[in-house]
Amino acid sequence: MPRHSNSALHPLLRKLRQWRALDDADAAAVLALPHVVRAIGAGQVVVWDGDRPQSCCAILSGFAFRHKIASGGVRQILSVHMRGDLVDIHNAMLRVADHNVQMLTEGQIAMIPIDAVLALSAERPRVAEALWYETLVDGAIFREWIVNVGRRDARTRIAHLLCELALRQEQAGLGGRLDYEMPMTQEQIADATGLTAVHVNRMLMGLRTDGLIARTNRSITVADWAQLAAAGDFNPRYLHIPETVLAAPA
Amino acid sequence: MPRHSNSALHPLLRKLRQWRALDDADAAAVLALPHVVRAIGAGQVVVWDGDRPQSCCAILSGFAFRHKIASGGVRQILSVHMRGDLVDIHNAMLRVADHNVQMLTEGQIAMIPIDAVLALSAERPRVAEALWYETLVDGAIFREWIVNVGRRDARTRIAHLLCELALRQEQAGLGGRLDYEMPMTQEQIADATGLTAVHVNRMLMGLRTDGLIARTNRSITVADWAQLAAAGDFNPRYLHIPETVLAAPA
DNA sequence: CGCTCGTTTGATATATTTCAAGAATTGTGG
DNA sequence: CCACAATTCTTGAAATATATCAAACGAGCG
Repeated sequence: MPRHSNSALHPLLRKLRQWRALDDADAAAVLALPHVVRAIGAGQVVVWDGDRPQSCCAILSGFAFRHKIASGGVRQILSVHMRGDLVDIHNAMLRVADHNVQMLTEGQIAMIPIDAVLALSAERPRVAEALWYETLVDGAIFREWIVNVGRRDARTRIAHLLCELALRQEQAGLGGRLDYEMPMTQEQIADATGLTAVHVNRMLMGLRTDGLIARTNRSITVADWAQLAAAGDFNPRYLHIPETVLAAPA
Repeated sequence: MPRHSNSALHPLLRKLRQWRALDDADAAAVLALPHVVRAIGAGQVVVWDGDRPQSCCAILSGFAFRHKIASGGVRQILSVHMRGDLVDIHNAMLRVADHNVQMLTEGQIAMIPIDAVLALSAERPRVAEALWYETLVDGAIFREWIVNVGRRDARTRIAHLLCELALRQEQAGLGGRLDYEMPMTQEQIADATGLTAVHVNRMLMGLRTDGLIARTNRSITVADWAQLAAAGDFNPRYLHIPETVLAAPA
């Protein structure tokens, strides 16, 4: 049993190890990162656009999202995050935050001083690569979202989002892709897909009446994965999930 | 005069030094990276979606763009790149390319083996940070594009794109923000903004008749920067250009 | 000089938004 | 545990920004 087995940072380590093989010393160093665990309520803002955060934060439980406000006060959601995601390293590394980070649900986050992350990266190239990889996958997801919002119709955008959340929750060990927690309201789905809440509602009902999904409370049940993926023009390659992780059963 | 003063990689070094201070040894190591310079024609594809590139490439001259093809064959342009940009490190690091990279104009690119980049990063933490920073700014630009395509109307999207290209060319030392090369056709602008070429044409004429820009051949002259920035809901903070660089005259 | 590619213009179609209001859930304090 | 408030979801009708289709015009190029 390694030292730090009681560290709160296991979810982060789990994710980093999916990106790059880390030896025991690397893993121990990740777990030994200084951090403060914060319990935080739904809707709470973690970082404001324009802040100069000194820490980045790993999500331990619950869901968060990033968003920006455009002129007229309209909101665009940029990404959704869950257990193991290192959600604010961008803002911390770039000194001045260029977007907001907010909790979608209540949850726990670990605040890690950015200096400690940089020191660890300088010392341990494998960890640096894993961290870099994490932010590169982040970028890959942003690219796919540009396509989603720019070139797909409403129904396709929504189906695509549902597929992404399914696979990422599966990757994070939060359940199977066919039945998972959906922490977003229809208005939030609208802000993530560049639509209005009213139109999201109609499209979601369409997916339901067509028998692709069932929605109960705050969860999604996928009736036919292949059909939903087709409806969402969804090809999971952009998530860069290793074959071994993707293939593993829930 | 440092060694490698005749290296082709000066544009890359220039950019990295804008992100992080590098000492002479770091700089020399960057310039000493193994590379092959390729002259490449307009429209040529550098990397195909699905490839497993072994190299990343720094743009030495000319313009490139990244794009994805969605179902139905529609194209979404993800970003535009110019001198000094390290354009394909994402695809190389992530092993399998998740988007295409193609030349917008003819130009020269330096192909650098990804292994050499990783070795350099492991050896020189400051260089690693600069490279990471470069990819993080890349991500910041993607985020802004999600907002642009998701939550702004046609005229605003186009004005925003024009502002971004102006400032980035200024940053790259390619001219002033008020008069710069515009390497994109209206159809390409459409694919970058999630619109149709016809509509881009109408909006562009609107910006012209309103006296915000003038367009001659393949260049843009900005009549009133403040007005164009306002029309484009443009706040340059997301580019993370250091004050000293942004403030400097063209 | 003729061809190709890019731009411009017009008329019509349509996906999505907007506005409005009622129904269903969820949350909350007593 | 209930009653009330506040979200969230649902539905309908009308408005509009943008897409689509089609054709002419202009410019660069071999």
